[in-house]
Amino acid sequence: MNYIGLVDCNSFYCSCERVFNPETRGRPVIVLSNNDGCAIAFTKEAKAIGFGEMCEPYFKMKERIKKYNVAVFSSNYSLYDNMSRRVMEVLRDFTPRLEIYSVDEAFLEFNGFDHYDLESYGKKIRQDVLRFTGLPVGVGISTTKVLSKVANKIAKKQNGVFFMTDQLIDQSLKHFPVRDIWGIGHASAAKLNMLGIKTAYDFKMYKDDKLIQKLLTKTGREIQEELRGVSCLAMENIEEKKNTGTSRSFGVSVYTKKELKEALAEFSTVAAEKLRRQKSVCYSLTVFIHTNSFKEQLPQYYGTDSTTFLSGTSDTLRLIKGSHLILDKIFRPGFEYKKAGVLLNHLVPKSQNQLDLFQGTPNDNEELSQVVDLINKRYGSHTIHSAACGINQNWKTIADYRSAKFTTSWNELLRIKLG
DNA sequence: TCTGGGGTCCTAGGACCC
DNA sequence: TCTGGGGTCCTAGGACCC
Repeated sequence: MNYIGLVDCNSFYCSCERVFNPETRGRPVIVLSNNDGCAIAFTKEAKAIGFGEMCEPYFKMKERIKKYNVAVFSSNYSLYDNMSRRVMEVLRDFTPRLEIYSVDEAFLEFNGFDHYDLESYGKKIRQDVLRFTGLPVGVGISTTKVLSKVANKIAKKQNGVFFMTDQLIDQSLKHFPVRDIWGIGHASAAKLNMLGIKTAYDFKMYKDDKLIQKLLTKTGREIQEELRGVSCLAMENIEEKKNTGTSRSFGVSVYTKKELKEALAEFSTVAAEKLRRQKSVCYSLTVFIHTNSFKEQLPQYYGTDSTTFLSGTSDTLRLIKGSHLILDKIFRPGFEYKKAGVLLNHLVPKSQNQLDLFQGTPNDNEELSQVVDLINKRYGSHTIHSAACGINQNWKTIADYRSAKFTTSWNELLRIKLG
């Protein structure tokens, strides 16, 4: 029998903060999105007192936060990325095949593990991750990805581990709302409800496959098969992304082209670094700028355009230049801009880059990029950067409650007072 | 006053080809 | 007046996920 495990960190961002802020243990914790705009992560203590609505604006929560003595943090992605890497390292010891699905969860393949007691195995995984990283996780094990996701959700309501054997599947699915199935969102759940399908078990047993195909497309049919124990979603290696990009809301409203140019230079720089890290090049660059859609009384504008390159590139300076050319086309004066972004599409591994027939050699400043990456890695990001990114960056994202980069910066190590 | 960011996959429909 | 059939590629938009 082939089994698949899903390990998922509990309230990942909050738990990371707790590891280094022990005084927050037992207290409700909330982590805010970029720009301290809204809440994106909650501990169970926070959920228990009524928080937990994804992306609820922070300013609407302030009073209740004070009342309940909630610990609030701005998001600290360098900390979370590093903690994520630690968790995955521990998990690698438990399986020959690991699929890192997101920053806080991974699928583990357990083919040929029949002679193992998988329930105890799951407990051991949980123990080890906690011991080596300080982070609590849930472990769900079953025969397909969708079923292991179900098992994982059930595990979190129990003691953190659930091995959903064949005999337990139907009984579990009968108590599992169809909306909670991985891949069934708001719209699909509504359609299924119309057919009288309320639970995962109803969905599994629903006979008219063609109607499901029509309503939920291939994706929905595959989920249905997976519920029946037929594996449709293979283990994958998703190391290389197919698209990437960087976008941000501004800390303040932005009116001038000059500031937008700075921001786009900064976003291009970050996006190009992501590209080089995964050893890819891009063939297309999209830029967008837009106003604050929540301020309905103000005139709204959404500008976007793209450009393509004859040969793939990951050169920061080329991308900055490209983003500025696009901005020249889409910028309209007189608007209050709140957000902008740079998207890189059509990514290809650098080794497969098609060179420009008329250019001969690639026109990327490759050595320059390499040296800049090395220096920034050693002395901290942004040690060297293009002057186009600006000096003051007044538009910069707000992060008033950011914790230290405890694990990735020598200057910000945890300090412990003795005595 | 204050409302995130980064991804994936699928399908329909247009453009184009012979 | 009468206007085919089969195919590919690309893109926009919807749905979903963490």
